[in-house]
Amino acid sequence: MTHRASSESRSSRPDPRFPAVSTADIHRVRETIITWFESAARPLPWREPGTSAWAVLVSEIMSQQTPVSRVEPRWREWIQTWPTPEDLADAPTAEVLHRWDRLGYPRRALRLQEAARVIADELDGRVPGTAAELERLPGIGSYTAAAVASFAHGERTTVLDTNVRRVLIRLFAGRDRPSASPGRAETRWAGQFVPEADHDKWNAGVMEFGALVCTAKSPDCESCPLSDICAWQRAGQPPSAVKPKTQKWAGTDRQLRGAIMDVLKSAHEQSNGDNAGSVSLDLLTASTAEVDPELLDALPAHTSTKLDRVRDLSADPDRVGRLIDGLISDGLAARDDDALRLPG
DNA sequence: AATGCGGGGTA
DNA sequence: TACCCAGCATT
Repeated sequence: MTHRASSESRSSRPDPRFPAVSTADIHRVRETIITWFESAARPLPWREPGTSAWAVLVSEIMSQQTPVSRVEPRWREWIQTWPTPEDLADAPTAEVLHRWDRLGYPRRALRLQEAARVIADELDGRVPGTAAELERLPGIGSYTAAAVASFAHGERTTVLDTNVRRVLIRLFAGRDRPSASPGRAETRWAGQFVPEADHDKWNAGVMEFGALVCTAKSPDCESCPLSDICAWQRAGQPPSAVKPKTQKWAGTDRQLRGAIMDVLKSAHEQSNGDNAGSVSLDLLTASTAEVDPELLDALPAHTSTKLDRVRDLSADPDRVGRLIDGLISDGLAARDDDALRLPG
């Protein structure tokens, strides 16, 4: 039998990364954030009373790694088009990807439809009510599960997104930035701030505070109602020692994948009943000189422009072909004889 | 723990 | 150009 360490190891071994916080400071921060939130929150549509759990879930998926300002119009269109999990479950995947538009990470749209199908087919159309159950759905991780459970179902969870982590780390650890990803210790530490009542106001409020005041790049410390207890402020706002690895874009596979998807979405947009909205693989992969002019002429001008973009990005048919295989493998595209289209 | 995955806004 | 944005899944 394994009695690991001593019996008090769970609760309070000091962890230098997450210092102890006094009860007074915990209450002060709770009240300050919730009061600030009630007067300064952005009027986001999914926060309005009566928003369904499904609509909240859609907003959270769309907001993963995507600024809220870009999410709002897409969210409105999605909720209008597919108000329930059943509606999205029944939709053609091509339509789902097309309406995802340019939000980025289109695999999120695929996972969301998969989740909708699980909810519709196995859960009687009900969005799971606890974070633990939500986390079993595709595309839903610890953040999204906690957020939906707190905002839509009233479960007292600890919501830890990049904003919350930054706010708490600055206030009480005196560091500029949190680590790359939150661990158990950090989640437990952050959990002490979540009040029993108004947990949703705390969770949404501290997130909003990080988005509007305690921002990553140029925090508005002048107007911060917590600057008097902020450890990072007290230490002189020291920058992080290590700079984050920033991803390249120009010239990468990601850019080219996006350009190929753009061609498929354009073809889908132009398509109608007797037109599948597909694009010849030769047009995508053959070098310019070998392209059949008739195929090119048959293409709508809009799609042809997108195709030019792909060629500008890569003149290497093998590379384009490899990325196409990847898209098909990921479920973002489908082979249609010798053509490619959005998946049905 | 590291990597891949989109796309656009901002300084 | 570099950084950032309500992360997740895979290795």
